[in-house]
Amino acid sequence: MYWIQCIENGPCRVNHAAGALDDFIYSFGGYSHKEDYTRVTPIDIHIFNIHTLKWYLLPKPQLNDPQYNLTPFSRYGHTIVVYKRKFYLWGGRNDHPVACNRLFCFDPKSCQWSIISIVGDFIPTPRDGHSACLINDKMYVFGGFEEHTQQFSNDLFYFDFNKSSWHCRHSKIGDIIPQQRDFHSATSLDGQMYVFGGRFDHIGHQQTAQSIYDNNLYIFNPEDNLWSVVTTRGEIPSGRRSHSAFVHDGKLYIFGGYNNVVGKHFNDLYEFNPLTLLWHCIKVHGIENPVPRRRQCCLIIDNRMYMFGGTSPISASTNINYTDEIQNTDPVGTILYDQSDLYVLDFAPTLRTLCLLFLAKRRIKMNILPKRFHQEYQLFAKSTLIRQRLTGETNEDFPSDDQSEATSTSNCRITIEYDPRLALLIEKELGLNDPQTSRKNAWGNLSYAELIAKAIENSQNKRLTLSQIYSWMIQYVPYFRDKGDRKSSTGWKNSIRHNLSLHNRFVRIPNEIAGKSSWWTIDPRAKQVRGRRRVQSNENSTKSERRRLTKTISNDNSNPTSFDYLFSNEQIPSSSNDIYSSSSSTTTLNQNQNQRSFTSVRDMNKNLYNLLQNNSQDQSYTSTQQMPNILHDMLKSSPPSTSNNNDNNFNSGIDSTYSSLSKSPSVSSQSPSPPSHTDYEIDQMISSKLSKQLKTMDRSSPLFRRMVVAIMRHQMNKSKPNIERRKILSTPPSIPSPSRSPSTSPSTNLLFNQIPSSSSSMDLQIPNNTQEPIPSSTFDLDVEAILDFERTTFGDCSFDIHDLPNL
DNA sequence: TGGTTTGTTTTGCTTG
DNA sequence: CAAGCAAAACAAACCA
Repeated sequence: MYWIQCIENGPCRVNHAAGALDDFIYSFGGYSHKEDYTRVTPIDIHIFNIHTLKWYLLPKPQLNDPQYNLTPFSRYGHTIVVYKRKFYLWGGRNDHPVACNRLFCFDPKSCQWSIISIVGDFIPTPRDGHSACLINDKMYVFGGFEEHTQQFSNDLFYFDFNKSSWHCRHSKIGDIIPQQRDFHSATSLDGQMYVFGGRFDHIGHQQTAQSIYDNNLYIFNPEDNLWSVVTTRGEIPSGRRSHSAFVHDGKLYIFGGYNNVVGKHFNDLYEFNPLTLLWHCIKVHGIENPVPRRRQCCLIIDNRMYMFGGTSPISASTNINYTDEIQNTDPVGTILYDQSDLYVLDFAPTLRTLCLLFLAKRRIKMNILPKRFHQEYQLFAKSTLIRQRLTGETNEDFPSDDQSEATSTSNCRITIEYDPRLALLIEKELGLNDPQTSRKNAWGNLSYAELIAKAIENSQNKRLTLSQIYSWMIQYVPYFRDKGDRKSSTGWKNSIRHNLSLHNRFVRIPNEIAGKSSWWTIDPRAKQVRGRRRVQSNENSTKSERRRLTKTISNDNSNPTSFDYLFSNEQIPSSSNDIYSSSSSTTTLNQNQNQRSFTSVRDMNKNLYNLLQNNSQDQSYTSTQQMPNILHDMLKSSPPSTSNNNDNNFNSGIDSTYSSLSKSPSVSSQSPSPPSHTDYEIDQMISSKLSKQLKTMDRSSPLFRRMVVAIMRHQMNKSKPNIERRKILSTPPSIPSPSRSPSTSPSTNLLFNQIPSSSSSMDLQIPNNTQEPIPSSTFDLDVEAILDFERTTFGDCSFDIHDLPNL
C-alpha cells in the first residue's frame, strides 16, 4: 500500500462530508476557521477530478435563484450518502440556524438541489456528528449529538428510499446497543453496519468534560435487526473519534482521528478483516505520510483512497510555517490548523505507478519519455513533490514553476473567475477523464479549430480577441496551462492564429476601439468545424477500431509486449489466479481498454505459462545465451541487505546484459545489418523472467525495487525515440529520411534502426481476430547508444536506490 | 526605433 | 485526397 500523491491548495475543509461518483469526488460543506458560520449561506460543493487532480468550486445559487431555497445552508458534522447516482445530505449544524434534520438531494447531473418530501410523521431529531451508511436501499443513521436535548444519542434510524419514509429501530430486550456517542464511524460491509470509535461520556448521554473512548467494533445486522460486539484480535486500534472509515476489497479500514484522553491525533491506518476478525496496522510506503489529523474525509474510487481536509495539531509538523493558519484552538488548548491537502493511497499500485513514484521521488527529469507518458509523469511528479517542497527539500531537477502558478490558474488552486462546469465539460470532451485511451492530440480529442470555436461560443458576446482566446486556452485546456510563457507558447499560439486565418468560419471584425486588436467571431452560415476525422478512441466500430489499434501499436513505439502490460495500469498479478481474473476485474475501463489490456495480459499469461510448464522458449534465443543466464543470476541474487554489492551486481547485470548484446555485430549505426535480437525479443526475455519473479514477490522487498528499476530503465530506453521512430516508419527503408525538422537530432536517431521484420508478427494479433494484417515493424536496439544516453542522462552512479526509503 | 503582437500565407508531414 | 498539426516567412499594427 502506497501513499502516491499529495495535492496541495485544495479546499480548506474540516468536518465536511463527501461522496464519490465516477471519477469525481464531491465534497459538501465543512468549516474552516477563516470563514464566518453565523450567516446563512448556501452550502459549498467542491468537485475533485481524480485524473486532472484539480478541484472545482461550483457556483452558489444567488438570492433570486429558485435554487436558493432548495440548497442546504452551509454546515458541518453532516453526512452524505450516495444512492442511485445522487447525493443525499442529512443532519449537520451551523453556528446560527444550528442543527437541521431535512433530507436534501443533490443531483450531480443537473447540479441542482432538491428537498426530499417525507412520507409519514416521523423524522429524526436534528443532530450532528452522527453517522450514515447505505444498506440495501436504506440509509442507516446512528448516534450523533442531539441539538434539542444537547445530549449524545445512540438512536438508530433508517430512511427507506423506496418508501421515502423515516423509521426508527426499536430496541429489544437483551440488546447490546453501543453507548451514546458522536463522531464515530459507521461503514456498510457485507450488508451490515460496522460502527467503530466515537466519543461518549462517562455519564452516558450527557456531555461533561470526561470523555470516554472505546475501541470496540459493533455490528448491526439489518436482517435480524440485532446489534453485536465483535471480539477482535490482532493490532487493535486505540479508541478515537473523528476518524475515517472505509471499505476496500471486503475489508474495513480506519484512518486518523483523535483521542483527547491521551491527547493524540493519529495518522495511522488499520485494516480489519471480517473473516478472520483480525485488526492489522498497515505500514504504508510511498511518499511521506500525511500528518496526523481528524475530521477529514476518506473516499474509495477503484483501487485508490482519497483522503482530504481535516484539522491537525500544530506540533505535528514543525518544519512548516503555519503562522497564517493558527487561529483555531481546541478546548484542550491544542493549536490546530486546517488542512487543504489531498492524499492518494494506492491499494494495489501497478508497476507503472511504482515507476512513476520512484522517478518522482528521485526527481529525475523525464522529458525523454514519449509525450503521453511525460505528461502523466509531470502531473504525478508535481503532486508528489509539493510535500517535499513544503518540508524544506530543494528541488533542482524540477525547476519551480511557481511563477506560472501564481500568474495563471495553477494545477490545484481553485479559480472562481471561470466556469468550472464549462471546464468539466471541456475536459470531458477532450477525453481527459479517461487517461488510458489514446488522444488525438497532446491536449485531447479536440482540434485547434474546435477549441477556438468553443472559446468563442462560450464567451458572453460570442466574440473574443486573439489574446482572450489565448487566455481561454490556458484556463480551460489543462495541456496549455503551464505553457503560457513566451518560449513554450510560440508554437500553439502560432497554430491558433493559423487556424483563425485559415478557416473562413472564423470572421474577424475590427474592434470598435481604435488600436485594439480585432474581435474574432464565428460565422454561423459557414460550414461547421467538422467533427473529428480520426476515429475516436471510444468508438466501437470494429473495423475502424482495429485500424486505430493497429496504428497505435505500430506507432506507439512498440509491439504489444509484456512490457506494455507492465507499464499499463493493470494490477500486478499476485497469484496465478489473479492473472487470469485481472482482465475482467477492471470494471471501470471501457471496452477498448479491456481489449488492449487483455492483449497484454494474454502475453503475460503466455510467458508465465511457458515458464511454469518448463516449456521454455529460451530455445529460440540460443544465439545469445548470456542474456537469459545473466538475468537468471540477477534475479536469483538474494535480496538484501544493506550492502551495496547486490545493487552493483544488479546494475552490472543489466549493463552486461546490454553489453553482451552490444557485442552483436549488428549494432553499428552506420551500416545496419540484420540483428540477432529484436527489441521485441529482448522484451520477451526480460519480461518473462521478471514476470515470474513478480508473481511471488513482496512488493516492499529490495529485490522487487530493483526489478522496478530494471523495468523502468528498460522502458525508458525503449520508449525514447517515439517521434523519431514515427518518422522513420513512414519513410521507405531504402530512402534516407530527409528531415528538415531541426528537432530530429541525429543522436536519437542512432538508437533505433529499422529492420525488415516478419519475425515477431505472430504475437501481434489482436483478439477478436482481425482480418487486416497488422503492419509489424520492429527495431533493433543500438545498445551503445542507449548506454551512452543513459550515462549522459543519469551519470555513472545512477539508481542507487538504497538511499530511498520505502520504495 | 526596435521589439512585440496580430494576421496571412505557404509548406511539410501524418493520418484516415 | 482532405483535414489538421507544426513550423516558418513575412508584413502591418502596436507599443514602450
